[in-house]
Amino acid sequence: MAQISLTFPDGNAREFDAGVTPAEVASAIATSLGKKAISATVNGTHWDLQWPITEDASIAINTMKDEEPALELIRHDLAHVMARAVQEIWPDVKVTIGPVIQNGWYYDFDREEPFTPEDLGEIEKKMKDIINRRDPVTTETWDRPRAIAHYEANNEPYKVELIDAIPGDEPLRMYWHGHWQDLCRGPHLQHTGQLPGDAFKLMSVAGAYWRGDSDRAMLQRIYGVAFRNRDGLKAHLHMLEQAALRDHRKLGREMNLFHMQEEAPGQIFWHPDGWRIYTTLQDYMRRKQYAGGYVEVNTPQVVDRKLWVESGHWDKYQEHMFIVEVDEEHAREKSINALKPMNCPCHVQVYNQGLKSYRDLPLRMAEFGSCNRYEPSGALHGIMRVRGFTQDDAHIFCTAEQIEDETAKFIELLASIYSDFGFDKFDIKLSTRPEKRVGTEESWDQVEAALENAIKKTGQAYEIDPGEGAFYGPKLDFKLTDAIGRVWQCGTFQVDPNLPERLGATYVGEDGAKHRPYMLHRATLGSFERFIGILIENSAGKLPFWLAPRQVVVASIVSDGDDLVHEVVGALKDVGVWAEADTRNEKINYKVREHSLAKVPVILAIGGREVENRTVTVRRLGQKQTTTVSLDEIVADLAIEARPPDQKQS
RNA sequence: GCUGCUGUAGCUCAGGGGUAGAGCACUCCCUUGGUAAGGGAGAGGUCCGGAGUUCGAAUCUCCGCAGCAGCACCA
Repeated sequence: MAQISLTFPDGNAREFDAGVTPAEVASAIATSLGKKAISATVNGTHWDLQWPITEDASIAINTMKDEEPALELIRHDLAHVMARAVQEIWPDVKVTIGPVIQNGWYYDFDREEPFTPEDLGEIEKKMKDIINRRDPVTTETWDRPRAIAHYEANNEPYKVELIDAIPGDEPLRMYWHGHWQDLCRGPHLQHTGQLPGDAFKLMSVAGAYWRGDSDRAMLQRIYGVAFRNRDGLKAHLHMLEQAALRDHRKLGREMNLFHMQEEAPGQIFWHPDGWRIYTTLQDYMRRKQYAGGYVEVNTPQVVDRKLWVESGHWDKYQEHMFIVEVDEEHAREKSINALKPMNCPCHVQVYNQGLKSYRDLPLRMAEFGSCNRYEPSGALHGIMRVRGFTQDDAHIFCTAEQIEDETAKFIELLASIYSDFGFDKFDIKLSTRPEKRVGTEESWDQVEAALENAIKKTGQAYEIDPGEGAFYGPKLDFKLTDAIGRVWQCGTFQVDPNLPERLGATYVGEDGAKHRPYMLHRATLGSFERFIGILIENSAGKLPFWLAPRQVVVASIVSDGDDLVHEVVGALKDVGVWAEADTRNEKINYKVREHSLAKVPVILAIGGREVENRTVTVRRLGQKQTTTVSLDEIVADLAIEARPPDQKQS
């Protein structure tokens, strides 16, 4: 038999018969390694212990100590074990697919009866049972007709469909966990006993469309999470609890920021404390945009259908628009309008008033544009995904030559804004020309190059997403990462020659002829509503002082302090700090607890000693120790602290 | 929009075919207390909406509405 040479991670090589399996290699090294082995990495590919190796290769034997392959195998094998458990309990359930996902796996089933939470417990028990059986995992390669015949005989139509979708030249691999069989690419563990029976949990069951297609059957998906050991699972569950504590819907209620109700689904009733965040944010954005060379406009909410037909929205976007029909008394027919879902067509109307010269470009037109979109009910989520919202929108009208410069300017503005909120790092995605597109290859070349050069000029990291651009132009997406590692797409930048064309925007060039401007759609925060939701979750409600809806509570310890409390509140208000008096008949312990839970960043306490010395005792949120300072000093300090980041120096 | 679950006091939740429950919050009284809950009393509900079953429905059934999770959607 031919010999092959396998090279180990330490650089040593050893000869084996061609066709040797990693299981045999591991056992040849040490019997104990043969037992501990879970998989191999062969030439960088994750390799089942049973797959033969036929050529010279590099090889590493993986054990549970190797985190990445271990988690992959645990989650993947658990998906199979779960499917097996389900079919052992309910033999008529049809299996489909069950991939590994972040932190765990899911498996989709076709079953008439819905799975209940109690069922999950039962499945989990059965899974532990299967793990305890230490069933061997074995594999075989089948030819197509045999596999299809097998699944047809077993009434598993989804598997047949999956086989049809696998490219013809790929071998079909079958895996057995004990007697239970599944079509699977692998790799897998040696036996079910290698699975950590105490480090997984079935989390939830939910509907999911077969092959992600909403026109096809709705299956039942069971989600599970798994780790290498019990501590990993515990840490994950703890993390989920922490994330739930940050939920902006919960904090919004607790902090009395806003509410929503049945009569206006997907729309927000802002309470005073929430609206203060909103207006502070909007004031800040207005200053940043003004400094960035933007002009601000405001355009109508209710606009006649005619404009939406011209812009193309009536055709493509109608199902997402709120349509308003008005029966005017003397009109021959009803007037049909729509609430604007976007601002761009209105901005072109402003642009089109009067003749524009090339000297007017670039024209950066901003609007805090109040938009309404009829989002599908299932998409609504707190204040993050709503039907009524306000974008920090702007459209830059410019020439082709100006695109690169305008892109770079925008990225710089965006970076400066994000860093003011503590998001120092963000990712840029450049989406390029899709299959179906309009415009010449040259213009795509030019515009894509302009965007890429602009990003390079700013030195920001980026990646390219080929084919994901709009049909008329490429775009940039900006994603920031929050305090607990979640990624949010907020900023966007899109090159559009199409809408100026449709709505007839022109400018007079140096040559005296009319030309078509480009339109750059751009937003930094996305929508104020969603961005506030992100800020709340990012900070767990403890917003930075300048954005905190309640900045200072001045609390009396004894009623003899009440007069000074009111004096301090007045002094703070005079310098622009939001201060409230708490002279209620309660003990200081009670007041401190209540305002701390309400996430008020600064509590100033005033008792007999403070009255005597005209001082206040300062307690900061999250700190136990207090300091006593003079009234003048604290007012001056907090006045500076309350300034928005763009007004810090000066 | 689809699948499943949920809807009881301002909030968090228990209950469950026969007059509606708790804790916190709220109001009043006592208490002037030094940094995360001082004591007492009181008020508060169309049990999401509608229809049905029943002598009787908050409870069971059906139809809506809204919320939650996931999927699909986010031109």
